[in-house]
Amino acid sequence: MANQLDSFFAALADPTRRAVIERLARGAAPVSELHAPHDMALPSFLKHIGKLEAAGLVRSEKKGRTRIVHIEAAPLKEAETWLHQQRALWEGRLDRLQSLAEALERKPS
Amino acid sequence: MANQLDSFFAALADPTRRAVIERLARGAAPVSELHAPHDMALPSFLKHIGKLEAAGLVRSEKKGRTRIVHIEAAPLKEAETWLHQQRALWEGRLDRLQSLAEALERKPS
DNA sequence: TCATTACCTAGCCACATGGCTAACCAACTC
DNA sequence: GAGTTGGTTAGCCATGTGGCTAGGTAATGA
Repeated sequence: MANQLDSFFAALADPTRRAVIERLARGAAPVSELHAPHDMALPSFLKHIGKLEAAGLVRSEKKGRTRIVHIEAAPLKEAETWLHQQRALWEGRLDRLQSLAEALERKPS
Repeated sequence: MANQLDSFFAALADPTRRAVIERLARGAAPVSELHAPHDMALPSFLKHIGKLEAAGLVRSEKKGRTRIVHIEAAPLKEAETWLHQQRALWEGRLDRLQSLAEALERKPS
C-alpha cells in the first residue's frame, strides 16, 4: 500500500537532494558537476543521487566514463497535485464554514 | 541551513501521516478519532502526530481530557510552491529547447 | 468515589539513513 | 602504456525512525 508518494516526499526531505533537483531544473549535468558544490565525499553524494533515481525524480545514463543526470518532472507534478488537493479540500471547508457563518448572521434565530 | 521544507517533506513521506492530513483536510478531529482507522498502538500513533506538529503541518489543543487536532495549510502551500517552481523552471527550459529546435529547423545551416 | 476513558511518558528494539574510508575499474590523455 | 579522471563497490559507524509494552495521570460519568 506504500504509495509512490512515500519515496517522492522522502527524497525531497533532504536539503542536498533538493539542491540537486534545483540544479537539474536548469538542465541535465554530469555527477561530478552536481557533486562539486557539496562538501561531502563522492560515495555519500552518490547515495543521494541513488535515492532520487529510485524515487523516479531523476534519470541517468552513462556516457563514456561520465554519468549524465536528468530531472523527471512527472513525479514533481504528482506530489504537487496531492498537496494542492489537500489544500483545496481544507480551504473549501473554510469557505463553507464562512458561508454558514454568514448565513447564520443574515438570519439569526 | 536546514530549510523548514526538510521537516515538511519528511512529515509527508509516511502514509500514516498523509492519511492523517487527508482526514484533517475535511475538518479537525480528536486524537482518538484520528487513531481509530490505523492498526497501531496509540503511543506509536502519537509519535506521528508529534512529527506533524513539529513540522508545523498541524496544530492541537487540549479540551478536557481530549486533544483536538487541526490542519495548518500554510506549510502545504509552501511545499506546493517549491515543487511548482522547480517544475516551471524545468518546463520553461523544455519550452526554450523546443523554440531553439524550431528555430534551427526553420533556418538549417 | 470509583471506574473508565483518553491520552502521556519512559524505555526498549530492529532497521533505515547519511556520513565516512579504502580499494577498485574503466575510459581518456599524453 | 602509464597516469589521471570519473565513478563504483564494499563495508564500517552513529544517529534517527517507527514500532512495541508497561505504567502513569487527569477528566468524566455512574
